[in-house]
Amino acid sequence: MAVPVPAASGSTVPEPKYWHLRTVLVRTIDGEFSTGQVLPNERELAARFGVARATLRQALDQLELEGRLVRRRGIGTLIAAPRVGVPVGRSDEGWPSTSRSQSWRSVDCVSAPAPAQLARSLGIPAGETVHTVRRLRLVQGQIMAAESLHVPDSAVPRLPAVPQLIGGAENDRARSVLRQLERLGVDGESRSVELGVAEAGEAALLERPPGTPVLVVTTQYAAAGRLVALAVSTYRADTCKLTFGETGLVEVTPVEAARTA
Amino acid sequence: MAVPVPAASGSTVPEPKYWHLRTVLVRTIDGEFSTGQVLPNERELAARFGVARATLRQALDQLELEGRLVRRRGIGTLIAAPRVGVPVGRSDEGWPSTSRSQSWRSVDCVSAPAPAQLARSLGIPAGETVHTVRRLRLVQGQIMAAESLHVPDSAVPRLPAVPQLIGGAENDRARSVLRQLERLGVDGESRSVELGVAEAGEAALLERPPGTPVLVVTTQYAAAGRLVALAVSTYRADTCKLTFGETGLVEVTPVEAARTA
DNA sequence: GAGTGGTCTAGACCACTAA
DNA sequence: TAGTGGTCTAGACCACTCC
Repeated sequence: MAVPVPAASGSTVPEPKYWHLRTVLVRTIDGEFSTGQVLPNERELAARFGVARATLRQALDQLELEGRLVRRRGIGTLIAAPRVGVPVGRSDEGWPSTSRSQSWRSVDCVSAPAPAQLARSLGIPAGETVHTVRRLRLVQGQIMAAESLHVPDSAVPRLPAVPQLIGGAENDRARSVLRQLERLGVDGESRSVELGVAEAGEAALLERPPGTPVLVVTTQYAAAGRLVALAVSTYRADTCKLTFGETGLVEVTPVEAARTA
Repeated sequence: MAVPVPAASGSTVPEPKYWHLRTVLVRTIDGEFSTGQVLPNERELAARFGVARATLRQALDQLELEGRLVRRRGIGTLIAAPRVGVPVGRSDEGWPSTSRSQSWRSVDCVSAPAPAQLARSLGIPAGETVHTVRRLRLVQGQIMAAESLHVPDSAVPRLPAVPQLIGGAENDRARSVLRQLERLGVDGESRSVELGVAEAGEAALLERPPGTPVLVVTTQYAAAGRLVALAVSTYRADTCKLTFGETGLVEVTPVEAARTA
């Protein structure tokens, strides 16, 4: 598969072994492996390259962060599929036009007083009731993101009274909130993207271990110049490429093309 | 600062030590530390929590990825400043209206035949000349991103001939390309965001070590329905929060508010 | 039970910074 | 020169998957 790693350059600011290893592995997997193939196991790779297993793992960590590898406990290390382009933006998100899109799955909905920080973010008095809908975004049948959508009670006055949490009614409740929001006629959004790690709750929803890197998308929705909802979506950073704006202007661009050029 | 870590829950799927440690550290630094303060050194922290240094470092790695900590060799581990919101979008990027904005600094400009992958991304025949402008984005005096802007020669026919790389002329060359692009009247953009790591070249420009996590923003610019430029920008994931859309709809939203709520 | 990746340890040496 | 984070090692045990 590959030759042993020669010692790092050695003289001036020696390149770390793990970084050199990563470079060698990139070349190898780009050249000799294809999606879904499994690499030799870590102990063998480490031996082959003449490094400790921890050092090899440091290199694999990098490649996993780049979305090139997937590691599965008890199985092995596989070549990852290219990242999936996920449209982000009102018309693409299946919301407010909820009914049309099949790509979201509601998980639950709770109505509770807003903690201080959330209240501040929503521009409402602390303690006002906020409806929080949690849902999952599916793309090609895969869970790609978990979202918490916070809607102040004052923004959806026509929402039916809480049905006292009858089992299984949470999904209806979620739908109800979304419907009311849709009715409002959202006419503006402001959005931010940053890197984060999945906490326990999100991680469970995403079916990933805690600490999984995610792209955190925070969206403010406005209606009639007023903030009516705040969505915090955590997208799996390993498998997602977020896309914005005029959809499909020309074609999808493989990032690596331009970065290595 | 904090008490020793009790053993992980122990019975069902024990929580990893490093993850529990991270939780404890988050509480501690949110409660007892403020921006710029230095934490006790790693050996002492490890001893205090009764773990190996490597385990402690695993926890610190997470916090650094989240942008909560900054580690400086020879100095120590500091509490990071909150991430800076960086507007992404044509009007905010100082381009094409280059002259007005001071937030970009041109680095160099090379004109060369397009490698296969880049040519494909630009929708031009392989080998056609492409002008590549490299520049840095500065926010509050800090280097936040490195960008490679690729413009096919055919898109800017009025570009003056190459001045044979007279020393120091590269900056003029870059300006010239940007000016021609501005002249074209860009009227559409398509954009994607994904997680990556800084390669050697980018890392040097960003003044960070290789492997630094970055948000890779790929932008396609169109004029008259035709793709005229491709920009690949790598933003420092530790210090940047990318913002999109109708700028400043209501106010900036601290993400943590809503995520932990 | 055999094989995989995930976690953790105790130690070593290096590169960088500051006094 | 002393102290910091960065790298690397050799080993151990665990949780998970599959046969």
